[in-house]
Amino acid sequence: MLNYTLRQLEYFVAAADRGSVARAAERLNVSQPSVSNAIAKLEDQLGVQLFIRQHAQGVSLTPTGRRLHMEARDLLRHAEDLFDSAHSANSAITGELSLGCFVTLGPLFMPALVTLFTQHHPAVTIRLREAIQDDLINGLVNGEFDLALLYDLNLPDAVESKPLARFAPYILLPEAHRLSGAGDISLTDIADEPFVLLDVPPSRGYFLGLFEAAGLQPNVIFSSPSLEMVRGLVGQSVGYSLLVTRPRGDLTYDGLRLVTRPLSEATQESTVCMARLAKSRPTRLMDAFDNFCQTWFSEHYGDG
Amino acid sequence: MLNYTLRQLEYFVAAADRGSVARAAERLNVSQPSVSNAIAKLEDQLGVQLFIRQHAQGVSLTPTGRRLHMEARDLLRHAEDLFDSAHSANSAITGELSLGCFVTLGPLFMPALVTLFTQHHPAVTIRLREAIQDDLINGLVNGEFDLALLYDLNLPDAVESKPLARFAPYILLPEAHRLSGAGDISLTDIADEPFVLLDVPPSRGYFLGLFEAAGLQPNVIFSSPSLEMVRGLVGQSVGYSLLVTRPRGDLTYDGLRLVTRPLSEATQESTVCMARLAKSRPTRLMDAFDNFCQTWFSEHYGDG
DNA sequence: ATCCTGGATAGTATATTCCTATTCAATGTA
DNA sequence: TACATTGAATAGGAATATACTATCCAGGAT
Repeated sequence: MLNYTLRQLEYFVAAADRGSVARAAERLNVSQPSVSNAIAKLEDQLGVQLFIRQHAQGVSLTPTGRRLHMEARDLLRHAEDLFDSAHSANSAITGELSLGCFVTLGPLFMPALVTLFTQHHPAVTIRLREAIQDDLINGLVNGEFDLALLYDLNLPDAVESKPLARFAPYILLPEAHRLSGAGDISLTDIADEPFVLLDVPPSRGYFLGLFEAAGLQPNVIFSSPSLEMVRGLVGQSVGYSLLVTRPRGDLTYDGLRLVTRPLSEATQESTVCMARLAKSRPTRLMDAFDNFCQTWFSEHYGDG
Repeated sequence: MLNYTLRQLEYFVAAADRGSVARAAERLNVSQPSVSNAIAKLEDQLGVQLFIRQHAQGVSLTPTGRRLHMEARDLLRHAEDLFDSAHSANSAITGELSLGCFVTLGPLFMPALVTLFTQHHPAVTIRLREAIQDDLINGLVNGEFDLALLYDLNLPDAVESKPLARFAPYILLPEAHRLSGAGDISLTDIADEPFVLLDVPPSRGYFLGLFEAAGLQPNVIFSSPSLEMVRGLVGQSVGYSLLVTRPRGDLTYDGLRLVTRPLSEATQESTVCMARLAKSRPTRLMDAFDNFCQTWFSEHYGDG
């Protein structure tokens, strides 16, 4: 248990720098006895003599004091660094941002967001991890993530979220599918066909809920937690799929062409949002990224 | 002006290490509210949130807190290093000893003293500087030296000295001098001959004082602040000299042989002593060197 | 001798830190 | 659903540390 204080060190260094207790006190805007006292205590607690008191002409360092003077200056610098680093986490847009992201949203949005943001704020490093909803929420709650990009589904009260964009679900078909030329497609039209389910919470429940709401039972022939696996299977005409996340390209990894069609049913849209721990105080960096995402999404997905 | 304390940092780190305020308190032998309070203040003063309070299961770090945890541990280690370094200046025989030494005494005693002492205490480094009496005293007073080896002449009250050995003055003659075969020599026998004076304070005054006490006036033909210069001149038969410091060899630098003869007058002996600043508190290293010199001198020059 | 400079000390008010006791929110369990 | 348990936060009060003003004291300067 350390028994001396940074304050004592500050006063000691100030006095050593100026060779005078009174001058140090003046500089520090405290009274002369305060400095005198602090130094006396420090000498006592460290068990060494730091100064030789030269009556009427200030103080001069003992050899031991001279060595300690250097070390104390170092330590104070170190302490200020820590303070700055803590403080700048809150006052400047620098430092590290720990970000979580729902798996399917990751490759679609994060490359652009991260690249643009760090272009505006080069002093920022972003640590990104993809995870499923539950892990994202846990990550927020236990402090693994500062922020998380996820769907506004089943969020507990502990996390607070701001919507960024809304996305309507759509039907994904192989190019050769009989309905690939249709305008929009009703769930009833297709419910009997083999369905490839994107099986990752909370999406799974959301998709199945859409069928349920229409009084239908999907014919799940395959399920995978990987979006690209689902697209690949649809490309191979294993079945159709129902998705929200919409990659720009229409090719699967193995080069087959896909077609998307809107649902004719008026369905509940999915909301992508930025979440953070409700009770935690956001850093300025967090706010900055939050705002940045807000504008980026409104520019690119302004009307849902 | 730093507004957080090492104590706060200690409590914070302890709590972060254990993921629990209560456990930290237990470990630190303080009450739980003390730790809680310290952390709350630290968060306030640094302006960041360090912990997420997980009700009924301790606390977990925010990403910012995690970064600060590392830095705080570093800083505490640094602070302990400083404490150790200060403390060990007083509790272990390590560190640096700043030593002053009267010019003529240097080559005679210091090589052996320094070598032997650092053999016993390998962790010690000795910084040695030779100077004349006034500079030694100033050096002690203004903190340049921890200790000084010098003659017990004209010492102000500010420095405290312990005698190490007494040396009687002697006459130095060239080998070919008419009195080189004599048993002892009176100042009266030789006062008219040319005298080579070792001209360095306080020796100068001491030597001249010896003549004065005998009611004699020396015939100073040459004076030099260098002992070897004086010996060389005497070797060349420029004159005789009166000295206290007694090198072992009887050859000058240029290879001429010298002879020493005791004074027949009962004279005041010169005392070599170890001096330090009276009001300063000695470190253990200083004490150790002091004692070491005490025994070394009593072994080698036990009877004066 | 006398004044001036500059650190130490005395006495006191205020802030901080600590303690114990209690409260409060969340968890896990009958 | 109630109830004990866990673990942090808060309240209130005692002890400690830190700050201040006023004064003292030793050593240089005049």
